[in-house]
Amino acid sequence: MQDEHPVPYDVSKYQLPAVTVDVVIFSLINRTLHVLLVQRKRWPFEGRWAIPGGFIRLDESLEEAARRELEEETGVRDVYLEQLYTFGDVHRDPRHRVISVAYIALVRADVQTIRVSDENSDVRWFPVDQLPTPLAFDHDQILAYALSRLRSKLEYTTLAFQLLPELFSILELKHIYEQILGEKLDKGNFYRKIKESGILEETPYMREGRGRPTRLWRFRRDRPGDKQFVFRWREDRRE
Amino acid sequence: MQDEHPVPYDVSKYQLPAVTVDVVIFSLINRTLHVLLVQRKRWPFEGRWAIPGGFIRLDESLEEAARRELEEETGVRDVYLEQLYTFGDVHRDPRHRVISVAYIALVRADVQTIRVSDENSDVRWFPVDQLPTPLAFDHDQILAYALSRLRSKLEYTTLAFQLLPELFSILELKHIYEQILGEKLDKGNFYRKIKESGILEETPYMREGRGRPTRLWRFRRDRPGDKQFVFRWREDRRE
DNA sequence: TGTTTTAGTGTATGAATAACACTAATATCA
DNA sequence: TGATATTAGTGTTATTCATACACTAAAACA
Repeated sequence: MQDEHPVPYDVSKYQLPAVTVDVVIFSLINRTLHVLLVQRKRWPFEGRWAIPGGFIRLDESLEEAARRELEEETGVRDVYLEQLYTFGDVHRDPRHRVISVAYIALVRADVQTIRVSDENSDVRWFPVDQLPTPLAFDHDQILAYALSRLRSKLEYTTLAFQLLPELFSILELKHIYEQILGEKLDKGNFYRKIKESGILEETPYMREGRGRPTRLWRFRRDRPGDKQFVFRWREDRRE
Repeated sequence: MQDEHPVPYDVSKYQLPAVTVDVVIFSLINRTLHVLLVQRKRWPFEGRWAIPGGFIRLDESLEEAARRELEEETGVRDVYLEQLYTFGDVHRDPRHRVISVAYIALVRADVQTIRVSDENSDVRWFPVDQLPTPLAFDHDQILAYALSRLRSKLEYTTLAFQLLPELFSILELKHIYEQILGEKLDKGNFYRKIKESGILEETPYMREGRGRPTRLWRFRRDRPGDKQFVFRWREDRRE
């Protein structure tokens, strides 16, 4: 469209690719980063696990389609959602030409509505380091890219809060960072940075456990306006 | 598609969106960052300038489509090309549903084959700070996003070399950084960082000018293997 | 010859980072 | 009831890094 090309008022005259939206859904379950996959029932890739997704409708935007898919799979609304990349190799689907716009979603761990995994279900959460590879289509590639994006983005964004309940301790937050980044962080340095950043708000609540009770914090939603919605854990090591 | 949805072997039964690939083409012309735009000849947005693009064919991947567009507009092959984002709002094209996969391209300044701008041409280079706004469709938004991506990516990538000839001086390289970032950089610090990074290779060549002759360098293509193809000018200030 | 112009180097200061030792408050167990 | 384990949280220091800016170098030009 757009430019020097003829305008196809009658779209049906042209050969069009199909467009799907696939959503890589992450959550923290039992303190471990998981991803939601669905098992295919028919050819091609029958029996293999795949990233949930579906065709886009003409009356919804890409993001609306992604939210719809997400809600159909998890029953969850109002989550963090971000476009990842568009995959469009000619033969990624053996049936016909399919272009897939991939999204990443982060679902809070405390949300009850998530359907629990059941051994016999065709929809299941998998820990990100125990994936049922190979996945269907080019979904190994999509998932790997989603993980790498998640990691690099975590380093400068408050994205981790999407995975936490309203109230949490600083060490819980640190634990999420460790889960996503896949490495240990220094406790002292983490405390110092997160406090200096001013993105947390202290609450009067404590939680008791085995050792010393811990203070609970909440994410500061009344950001001071100009300040950015960004907490940089450290300078990003990129690919 | 993929999953629980029926498989449309007969694609024509379904209402499908059209998919285009739009390419934001940057180049350095007269030491200033420019972008290539085409002027529309018909409704909608007749007379307005737009980012070049066109429909995707069923037998080419997204990137192949982007390269084809690029070559059609500039006659240039083998350039830096990167997927930017996919724009899919329902009414971004008033005619029918069009999803656009946007790419960024960087074209070297010394490439002769680029057609020169001509006042009467419907294809023209514009300095990025003198754009003929408003552009057609949602192209203002796409272009703004492309610029912001270019800037933030420049800060950790050797992307600037895409805009330079084989041999260049360090101060020329600094000038490109300044053009893209839109700010002045410190000469001494730039020299120090670029040299420490080891991405440049000294050549015996010098170039004479008004003052002291300058040494010419080339980009090091025989990277030491493990080392990354990344030069981080400084830590990235992101949106 | 000395002034202008562009190229390139050196260095002092303060800020950010990383490593790690320390103190604090609770439960548990002998 | 006191010692020990356990989790929470703070302080300190050495080093690396960024910034600003002053300096030297080599040519042309007047």
